[in-house]
Amino acid sequence: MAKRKRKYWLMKTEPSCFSIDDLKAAPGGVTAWDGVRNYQARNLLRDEIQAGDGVLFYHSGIKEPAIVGIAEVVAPGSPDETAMDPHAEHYDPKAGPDNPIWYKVDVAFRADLIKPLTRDILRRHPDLADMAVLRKGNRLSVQPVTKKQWRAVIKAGGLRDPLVPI
DNA sequence: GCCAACGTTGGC
DNA sequence: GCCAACGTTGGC
Repeated sequence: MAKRKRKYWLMKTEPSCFSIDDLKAAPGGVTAWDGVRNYQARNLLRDEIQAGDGVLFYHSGIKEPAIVGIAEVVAPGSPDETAMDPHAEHYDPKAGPDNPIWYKVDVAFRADLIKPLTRDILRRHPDLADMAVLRKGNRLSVQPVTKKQWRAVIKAGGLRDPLVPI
């Protein structure tokens, strides 16, 4: 079987809900990226995202939204059981063991950016100005990123003490 | 299957 | 706090 090429993603989160510091503080620096309730993002989580893929960690819904760090996918898509829990915030009564509907992946903290990349910085960077996250009205919480964009983010932001080679 | 109404996201 | 953009819902 041919080896799959590593892919790259940007994942959005409101830091008041789950921040990169929360990820860092999680056991092993790993968390389940669950609670996503959008079909387009679900399809990526279920079908496209694989262990080893790179993740740009983006803080939204704050005064200065920015890419703040790097994570790595460590487990591919699996059913998001929070959808089946009536007490969970994103409970979906239509989801069940035979029909999970929603999926999650596991991501692990890798590094903070030395310099968070704000939208202003991204817009002014020749390789980053066309990122999906900058497009008006884009609400997709998981979105693809090109290898060129991935490298440009790391170069422009700089990694603080990466735990493993990126 | 259409489409208006509604709720949510998220930058500004 | 405002509002544009988008996805979902539900009446018809």
